[in-house]
Amino acid sequence: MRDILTSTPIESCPVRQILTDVGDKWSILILIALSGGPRRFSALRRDIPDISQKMLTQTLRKLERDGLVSREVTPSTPPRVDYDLTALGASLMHQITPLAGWAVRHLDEITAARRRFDWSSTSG
Amino acid sequence: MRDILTSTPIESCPVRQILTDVGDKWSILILIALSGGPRRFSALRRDIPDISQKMLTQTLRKLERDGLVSREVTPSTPPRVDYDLTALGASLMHQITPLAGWAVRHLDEITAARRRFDWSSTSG
DNA sequence: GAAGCTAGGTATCAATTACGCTCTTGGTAT
DNA sequence: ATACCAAGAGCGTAATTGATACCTAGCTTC
Repeated sequence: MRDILTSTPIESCPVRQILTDVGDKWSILILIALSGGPRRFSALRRDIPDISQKMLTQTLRKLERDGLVSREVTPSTPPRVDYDLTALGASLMHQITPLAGWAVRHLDEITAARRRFDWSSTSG
Repeated sequence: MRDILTSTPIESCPVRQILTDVGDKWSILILIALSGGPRRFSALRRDIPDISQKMLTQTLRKLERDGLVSREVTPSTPPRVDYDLTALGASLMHQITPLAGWAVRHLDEITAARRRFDWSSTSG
């Protein structure tokens, strides 16, 4: 595993690429929403109430560019745009799911560690 | 899976928390480096040549705060600081490893998708 | 005894991204 | 008039990262 560090230039470390890519504020939330099946733009806004219109558009574009999400426009009035996971996106989500399980199981530990750390820096 | 979106406030989605946490520029590189065993500060700098001293310190502090990395100071002269994965950090890396495998297998596809996307926006 | 080395870290400043808010577009239906 | 649906533009702020200089404590060297 560590040979990733020396054998490849830092920039192209594959794990880092996908983690920084999907590690922004909204990407996984969108991918999770789409795991339930194809959704329209406005449905995604309802699924993720805190996201702004701009960030939803922007993040969807990025995921589309990466080939993780497909975008199908129906030029009706009002316009209709359906988003869905591609096969690649679905296969990524199969990797994310166990990670999500780990996160759910261990988030308490991380939170506790943070409290310990913050407490001992303040008063110790 | 999608019930994460509605059942929990956005802020506390566990998957998002760890992905945004570990999704910054340097965290995984450090975690990968430490999977090879405990390392001193200066050894980590050599492992990850592009990282600045500031970012290495800063990221290590964050990982320590999260309970993923341990930090042991030997107050000699010159001082000596050893970093290592905690049990929690090691268990996280067991989840990251399969994701890393996926990344290695599919990065070409993502790169190709990006090229297609960029090409069709330019000339199509 | 002043200068410089070491390993780890801090402080400061600048540049770059990321993100959010608000306004605009364009046909249609209420 | 007003709202809908998807999206783009412009502007401002917050967060992230990088460059540089400085600090600590003992040790060597001139």
